[in-house]
Amino acid sequence: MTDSTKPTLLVVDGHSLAFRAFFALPVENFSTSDGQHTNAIHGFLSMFINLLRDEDPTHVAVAFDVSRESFRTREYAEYKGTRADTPAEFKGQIPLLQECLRAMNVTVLEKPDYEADDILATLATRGAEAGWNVLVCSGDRDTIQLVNDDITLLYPSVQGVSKLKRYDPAAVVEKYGLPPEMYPDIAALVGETSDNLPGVPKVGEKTAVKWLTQFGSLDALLEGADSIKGVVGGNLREHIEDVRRNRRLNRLLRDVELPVELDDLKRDGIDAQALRDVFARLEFRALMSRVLQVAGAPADGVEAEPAVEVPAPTEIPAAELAAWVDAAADGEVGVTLVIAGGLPVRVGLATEASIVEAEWSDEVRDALAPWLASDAPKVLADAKPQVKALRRAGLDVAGLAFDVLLGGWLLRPSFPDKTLANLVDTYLQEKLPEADPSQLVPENEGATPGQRSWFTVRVAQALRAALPESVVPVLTDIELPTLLALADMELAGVAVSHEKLSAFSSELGARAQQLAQDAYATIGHEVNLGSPKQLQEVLFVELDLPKTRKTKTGYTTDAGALAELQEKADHPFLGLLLAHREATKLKQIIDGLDLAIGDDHRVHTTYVQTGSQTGRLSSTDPNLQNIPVRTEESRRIRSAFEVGEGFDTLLTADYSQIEMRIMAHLSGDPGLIEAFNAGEDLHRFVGARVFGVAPEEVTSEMRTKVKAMSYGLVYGLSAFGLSKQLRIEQSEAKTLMLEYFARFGAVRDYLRSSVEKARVDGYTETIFGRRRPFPDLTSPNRVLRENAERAALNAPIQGSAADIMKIALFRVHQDLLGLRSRLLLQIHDEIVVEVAPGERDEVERIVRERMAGAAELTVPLDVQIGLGADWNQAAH
DNA sequence: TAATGAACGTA
DNA sequence: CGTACGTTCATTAT
Repeated sequence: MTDSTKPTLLVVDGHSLAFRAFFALPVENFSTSDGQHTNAIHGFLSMFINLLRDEDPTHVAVAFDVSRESFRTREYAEYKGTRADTPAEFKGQIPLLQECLRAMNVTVLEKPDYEADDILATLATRGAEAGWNVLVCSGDRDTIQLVNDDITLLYPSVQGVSKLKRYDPAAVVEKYGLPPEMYPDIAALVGETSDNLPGVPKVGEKTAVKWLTQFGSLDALLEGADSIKGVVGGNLREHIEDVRRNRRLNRLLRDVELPVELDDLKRDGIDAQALRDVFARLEFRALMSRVLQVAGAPADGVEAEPAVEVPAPTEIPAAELAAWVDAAADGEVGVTLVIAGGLPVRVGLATEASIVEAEWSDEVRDALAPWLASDAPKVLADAKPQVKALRRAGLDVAGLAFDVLLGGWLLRPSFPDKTLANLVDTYLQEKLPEADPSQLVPENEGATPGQRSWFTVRVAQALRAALPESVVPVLTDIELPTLLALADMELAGVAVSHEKLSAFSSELGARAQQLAQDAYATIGHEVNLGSPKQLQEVLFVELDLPKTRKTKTGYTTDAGALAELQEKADHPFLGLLLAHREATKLKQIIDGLDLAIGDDHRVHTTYVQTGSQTGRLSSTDPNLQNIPVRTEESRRIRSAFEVGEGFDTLLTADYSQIEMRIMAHLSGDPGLIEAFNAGEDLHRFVGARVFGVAPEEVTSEMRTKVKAMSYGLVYGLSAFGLSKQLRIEQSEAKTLMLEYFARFGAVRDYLRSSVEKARVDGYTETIFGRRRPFPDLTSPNRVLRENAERAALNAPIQGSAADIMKIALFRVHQDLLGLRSRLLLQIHDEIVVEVAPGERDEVERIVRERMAGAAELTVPLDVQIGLGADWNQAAH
């Protein structure tokens, strides 16, 4: 037992214990909803918490291996060479485990070139020298050599990680028949399969112990090796060098230089907020209370999980509202509106300490108006619809300090935290009271708007603590201002001509019908041309055409495959089918759009600000970001988007080649930078370099090729994909890529290193600090991993472009506030503005300046502007 | 009725 | 075997 008057130092081998947990716990029970495995983390922490509870150490450290390479592998390259690669599912958990430990204020140590056990040995030795009790917890047998009167080893038993066997000197002697310091001698003779250290053949523990006891030491044994008879004696003499090497390698270093002193390892309170956050991400629900029980007083003074009582809201008279928000002026105020018919009907405000609510009225509106328009900080959950309601009520909104939906999305862009209830669950581990939807008159009403505000304020605090420092400005300086612009854009809508649409629709309808009849005639019967299943029957059974690429349910009938079929074995049905598809597709888009035209003759889309993983917006209801443009005919749809009454013209402005410019900036490639600064046609310039000709000698064919190559780069295109797209041989595609990279090598270097960095960090980052996690980059599943690699390649580029456009968008919005002209649409790299009479020049200047000046890159941002009475005309 | 997959529109 | 989205229709599962 440990002497309770002395300090107790606990040092743990994080790697070996987490690894054991990894295999002990079924992974299917320990994964988050977005697929992150957590079994090693959970198992380790569970054991670690028990250890803290049972041993109550005063000082703690956990050590990890940095990689498999160490001074040992340099001495003996085969060291641990037989070990299978560490499973990626395990590796990916280590940084998260370390994050948990740091949140528990536990010192985490690792040192390149050394193994965790060397760190343990060093600390244990120092602890013992200081006269402390030392506990070493490791799953590596080599640590037995550390055991002495002051140092006890806790070794996980085979049954599981949670059971630890104590080894003091007596226990070691009992088990091995020799004192702890001689254990490495046994191991050197026997060898260690798991470390790929072969020992003396036919020599097991028994023989080793017998010899060592007989000779007294390993050195004496090796000197007297000649005296040992029989086969084993010969084996020993033959493998004497192996034994010496084993002994060198299994000796733990006790004097590794470490960045900490013993005193630094003193146990401190935990950072409950940080721990809560990381546990929330890992979806650990039960561990938090166990940690709090053993943690002592938390560092941030938060008491251990009281059952949360939701405070009751107070109904407040309109006359007192101004005073209430004034009193709350120092801190953030949560705001929740109940909206009906697009207008506020009730409002609930909350700080952490106080909740008030009021029915909406003119008095309430007037009381809140100055505060809403002020910089006083406001926190909301899903602010955009609420801002829209306030705008409809004639109010200005400023001082948006946090939107928890946006915050949650920035932290985890892939996670579907789409409601306040989700966020309360994830970040507070509490439940937002919700009305039971199965009851007509629910027993429990669910949270009132004031209570929702109260939860919102608290979620915002949790999120703010969880968001990396560098991500916070993305929220405050990009997303929140963008939100205000989007609210006004959605309110404005865009004028769409029902007449133009319906005329076009009828035309297409008639054509589609005719095409269908013609198609039926070629095969002798009717068939649902919209049914891939029936089409397969026709194409591959009746007509017996060559099989196409497989899908989950059969063979594809997509446009590309049908076009290929036409080349191989043309049948009149194919052309008619393709034409029919085109006509019905256009008609479908037109009819959908027509249906979305409101009483004001305008279409109001909804921009989903959390709708992408890269930082882009998405547009729904209807989606105005995928209105056809490619074919001459399809552009007739764009002609139906018109300038509204009382306005002068539409203005479109788009960034040309913004992604390639970002690529030039991020890679610093001198050739690419020169291409943009030269100001001439990019693809011509690049083509000239790649094909080694003068720019004016670049043929359109060459230009097409390098253009496809350039754009493909941004998506992680392969030689295979490039060959497919350009309809050239794979070998030619490969040559093209090689030539390209020979001239623009920095681009390739950048792409490689950016994926590599993402693998190490676990996430990618845009120029402005927006992050996107990529757990699959370390997946052993090749498909998953390579998909992640391409996405990780693209994310910083697409994301940076999205950031730049957002910055331009809200700045244009702000600059237009004094004018009548207004922003209508954003289509990723393009915006559409409705220009009021007399404001044309001013608006053009603002748009150009704000878009070109949204970011300072090493290459200029080029902005193309067009004007016209409809969207199609404005595009030129 | 809800969920899924194929297909296809955009940047 | 090229990223990021949303919508529609047919089909399948419940």
